[in-house]
Amino acid sequence: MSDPLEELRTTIRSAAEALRDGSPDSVAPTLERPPKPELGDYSTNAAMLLAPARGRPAREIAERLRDELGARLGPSAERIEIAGPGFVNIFLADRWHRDSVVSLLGAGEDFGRVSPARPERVLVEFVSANPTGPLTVASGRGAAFGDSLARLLELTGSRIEREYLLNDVGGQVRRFAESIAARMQGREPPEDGYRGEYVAELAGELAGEGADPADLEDLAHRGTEAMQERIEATLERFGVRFDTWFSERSLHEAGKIEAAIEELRERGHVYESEGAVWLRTSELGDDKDRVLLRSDGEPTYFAADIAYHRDKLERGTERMIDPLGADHHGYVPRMRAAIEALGHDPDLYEAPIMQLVRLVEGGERARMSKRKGEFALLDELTDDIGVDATRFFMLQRSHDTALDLDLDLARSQSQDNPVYYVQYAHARIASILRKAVAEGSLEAAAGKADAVDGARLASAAVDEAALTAPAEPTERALVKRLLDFPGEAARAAQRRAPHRMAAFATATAADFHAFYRDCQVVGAGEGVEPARLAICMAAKRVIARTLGLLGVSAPERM
RNA sequence: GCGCCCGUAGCUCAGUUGGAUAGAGCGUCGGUCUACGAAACCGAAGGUCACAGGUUCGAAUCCUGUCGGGCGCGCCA
Repeated sequence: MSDPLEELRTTIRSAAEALRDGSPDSVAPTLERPPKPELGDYSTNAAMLLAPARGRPAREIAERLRDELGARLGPSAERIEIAGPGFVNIFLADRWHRDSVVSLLGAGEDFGRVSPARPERVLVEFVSANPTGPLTVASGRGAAFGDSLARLLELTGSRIEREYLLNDVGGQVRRFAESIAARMQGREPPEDGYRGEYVAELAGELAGEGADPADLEDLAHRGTEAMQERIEATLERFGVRFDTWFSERSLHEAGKIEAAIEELRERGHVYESEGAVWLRTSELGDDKDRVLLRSDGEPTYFAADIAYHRDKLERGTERMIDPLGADHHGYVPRMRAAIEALGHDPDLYEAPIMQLVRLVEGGERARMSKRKGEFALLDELTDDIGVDATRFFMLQRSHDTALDLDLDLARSQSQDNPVYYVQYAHARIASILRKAVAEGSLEAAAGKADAVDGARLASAAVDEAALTAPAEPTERALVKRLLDFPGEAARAAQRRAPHRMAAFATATAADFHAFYRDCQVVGAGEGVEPARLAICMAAKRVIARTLGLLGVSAPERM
């Protein structure tokens, strides 16, 4: 087995099962790290879980569990203790730590990867900002979140599609075209139009191409296309790529909106009132019913969005995740209702709500409104503090917490940005490995110092002297941290919480820095040096992959 | 008024399908470069986990209520 922790978990489970004595309840014991190193390498609450069913004190069960575990673990366990209300604390041998690093390196890119026989097909639709203006910082948060979540789900066994819905028809687009036309004719855009400077620039460009300010349809077409290009370029630079750019207009043109309404009607969820066509969402958990077709016969955005999600399902999507801005959270109940009305389980539609990004500048909060034309652009932010820092910043905090981003701080203290802390650890390891190559204790792939290959190191570390070398406390702590990677990634994916990986990256870097302080690597002596080189290699890989899940680079040098 | 989210160190925030003495970064104070990167490390100070009840061996975490903040409540998207 390539995951030492999974192996340990299995051992605990089987020991607990052996103590069940016919009691019907099976147990799911925890395997966790005790709060203090003196309490052992790992601990389990299995005895406390078994106690109620067995009608015996937890500590008594714990003693029997200790014996069962001891027999199963053999020399891997140094000793096993019972503490507190019935925790069973396991102290693992140095040899177990050494062996674990070898398995980690041997697993390569598969370490942490889950490969189910039949992966769930998940469509992550994110950003989907209207193509009526450049991407704002708020969209950037959605982009960072959606992309990182997609990466996490890919790692943990889902088949992912990234999709961007282009709202290229409707009232906002019409107002956008009107605003361009106004600028082309030297007028101010209408009150409810787009007043940003980019509209004037765009008007100038379109005038240069000979566009006709009276032809609003043409302006809408050219305008949204230009904006889409700009959005794509911004996202590309931000490290986000979509598999599909889905045009809302295509739904209209293919008659899919009528088809969706027709299906809802057949299922008995549609009625007419006041000249409009309504969906009875209030019977499916929404506050009130919603309009599908306005009294003028035009479909609402909601109707188009139902058709869109129906289309996703028809394409074979098994789960839909739509990170939404906080200002759209009221939309979720009606979409769930619509999916249920279409005969599907509403739980396969998830809408993580992205709370606001507030930019703080000069001690004041600047709110962003695309329509007023005063907004902070994602491109501007990445110009200031870089893509890595922007992504790391945005993913450091839970998506459901409002994010205060202090521009002054981000600018003036970009050196102290937490992303550098993690990247520095990676670069430091790379530097150690380069040195090891230079001194001949490590063979580099293809003769390039930066391309040290873990597989070679793994084979070097299988040497018996390296496996039995005693391990320092900080060395053992770092190894255990690295072994947490699969579990952390799985939890982050399951909880839809990429920010957990940012925390994990920081913790791993801190553990590495502590290891570095205590443990000489190059020149540490026979047995110890290859063992520590193996740890460095493993740490480098885990940090790089964790940063990769966040979309942040892992530099060899800084 | 109703709904969703939030309230944890001076500041910004982790930790929430119940676990042991509640953590990190920044800021403050004091230390550490004659070994592989000091963008680092070590130590100190700093907390009624908004408040009040409840559930139990055990609550920041679950339940109820109160207070405070954000967002939403269109035949807009």
